[in-house]
Amino acid sequence: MLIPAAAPKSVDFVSAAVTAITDLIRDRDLKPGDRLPAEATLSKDLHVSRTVVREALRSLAALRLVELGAGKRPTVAELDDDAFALMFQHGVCTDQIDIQQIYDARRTIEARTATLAALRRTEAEARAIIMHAKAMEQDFDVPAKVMEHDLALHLAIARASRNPVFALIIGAFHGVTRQTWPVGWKSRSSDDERHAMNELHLQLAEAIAAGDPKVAAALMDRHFDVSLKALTRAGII
Amino acid sequence: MLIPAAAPKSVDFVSAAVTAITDLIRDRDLKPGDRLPAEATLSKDLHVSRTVVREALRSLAALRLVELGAGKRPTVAELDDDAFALMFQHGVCTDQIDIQQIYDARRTIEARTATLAALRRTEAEARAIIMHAKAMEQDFDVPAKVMEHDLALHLAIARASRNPVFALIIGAFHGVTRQTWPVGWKSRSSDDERHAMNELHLQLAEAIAAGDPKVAAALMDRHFDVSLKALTRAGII
DNA sequence: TCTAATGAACCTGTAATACAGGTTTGACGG
DNA sequence: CCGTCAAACCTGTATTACAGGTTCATTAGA
Repeated sequence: MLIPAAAPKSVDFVSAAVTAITDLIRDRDLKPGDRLPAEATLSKDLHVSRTVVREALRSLAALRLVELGAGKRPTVAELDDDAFALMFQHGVCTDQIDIQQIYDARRTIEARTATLAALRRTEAEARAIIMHAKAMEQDFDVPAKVMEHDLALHLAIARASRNPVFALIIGAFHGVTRQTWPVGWKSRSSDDERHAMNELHLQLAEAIAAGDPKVAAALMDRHFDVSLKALTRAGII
Repeated sequence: MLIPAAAPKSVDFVSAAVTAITDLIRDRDLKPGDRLPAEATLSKDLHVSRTVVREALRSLAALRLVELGAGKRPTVAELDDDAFALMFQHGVCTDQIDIQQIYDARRTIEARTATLAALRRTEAEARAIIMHAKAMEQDFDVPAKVMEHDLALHLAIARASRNPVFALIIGAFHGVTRQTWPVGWKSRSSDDERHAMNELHLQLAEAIAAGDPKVAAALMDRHFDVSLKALTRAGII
C-alpha cells in the first residue's frame, strides 16, 4: 500500500517541489550520501524555475533531509538533531513551551535511555560515559566544560540505548538546556552541592557500566529531581 | 547571559541570514502571529540579496518557525508537528530508524501522557477522548476511519497531558504510524481481536476520564504490547 | 457618525539571466 | 597503473521583471 509522504496541499510551486523531491528519495530508495539530481535537472523535470527548486532544496536542507554544498550535487543527509533543536528553542523563545515541560519530557525519556543503556551499552560506550562523568569533576572550575561533559554524557547514554529516536530527541533538547544549565549551576547553594551533582552523574555512569538498569533509572530520576529543584529555586520555572 | 541561538558557522550567506532572523525573533521577543520585516527590508538590513533572504525564510518556514504567504509579510509561526513528522519519515525511509524503535519511543512517552492526562484532563478533553474510542468501534468497517480516530485519540491524550513537547512528538510519530497502522490492522487474526483492540482503547479512555493514572498507564502499556505483537506477526519488525 | 467601497502602495511568488567560484571527471602524460 | 590537469558541471549569489495577493487609508454613501 502506497502512502503519500506529505500532504498534497501544494498550492505553491515550492511545496510541490518539496513533495516531489521527497517522493523521489523514497521512490528511488536513496540512502544517506546518495546524490540527488542537479538543480537544473530537477528544474527541467519538475517544470519549474531553478529559483523554486533551490527554495525547495533549502527547505529540505533546513530539515536535514538533504545536504547542500557549493559545487556539489545535493545529497541525502543523515539524521541530525540540529533542526529539532531549533524548533524547541523557537518554542521556548515564543512562550509556547516552558522549561519545566522540557525537563519533564527529558525525565520521562531519560529514565528509559538509562534503563536501555544499562542493558545494551558496549564496553567502549560504558568507558566513554564514565569518562564524561569523571571529566565533570576534573573540570569543576570551568562551568562551560562541566556543562559540555554533562550534555555529552546524557547524549552518550541516549546513543547507548540503541534507539536513534531517543538520541535525536535528547540531542534536540540540548539546545535549550545550554541556555538553562548555567542558571542551574549558579543556583546551587554551595560547591558541595555541585560536587554532589557530579557524584550523582558518576554513580549513574557506573550503574550503566555495571549493567544495572533499575539502579540506573532510579539514579537518572533522582538526577532530575535535584536539577528541577535547583531550577525552581533559581526561579526560572 | 546571552546565548547565541545557533552555531556561528555561517560559511554561506543563507545560514547567516537564518541566524540573523531567528536572533531577530528572539531579540524583539516576537510571538506567534507577529509580523517580520518584509523581504526587501531584511535584504537591505542584512546586506544580502532578496534571493538569500527568501531562501533563509523558506528554511525557517520548513522548520515551521515562520509562516509565509503570497502578499503577506512573513509571520512568526506556532509550533507544529508537520516538520517533525517529515524528519521521522525520512529517518524511516532511509533505514536510519526502524518501526520498532519508533514504537518503543511511543510506548515510553505515551505511558507518561496517559498518566498525566488522567491527572490533568479537563472534562471536555475526557469526553473527546472517549468519543474517539467509541468512534473506533462505530466505524469498525472503515479501517481508514478507525485509524484516524486511533491517532486522534492518542494525540488528544498527549494534549491532555498539558505538555506540548509530548503532543509534538506524538504528533510527529503519526506520519510514520499512518504507514504501518494498516499493516497492524490486517495482521490481526480475526475481527474479535480487532474488537478487543478497540475495547482496550475504550478502557484506556475511561481510565483517563476517571482520573486513574496508574490504570491508564498500565492500559497504555498493554496497548503497545498487543500492537507490537501484531506488527511482529506481520513481519514488519 | 459610521460603514462600505475602492484604489494605491506594499509585498510575495515565480522566472530568467549572469557570473564567480567550488567539484567532478575524464583524458592525457609519465 | 598512477598522478596531473583542464574542461565540464554545478552551486551560491545578485539583479531585474512582472503577475497577483494583501493591507490600509481615503472616500463615497447611508
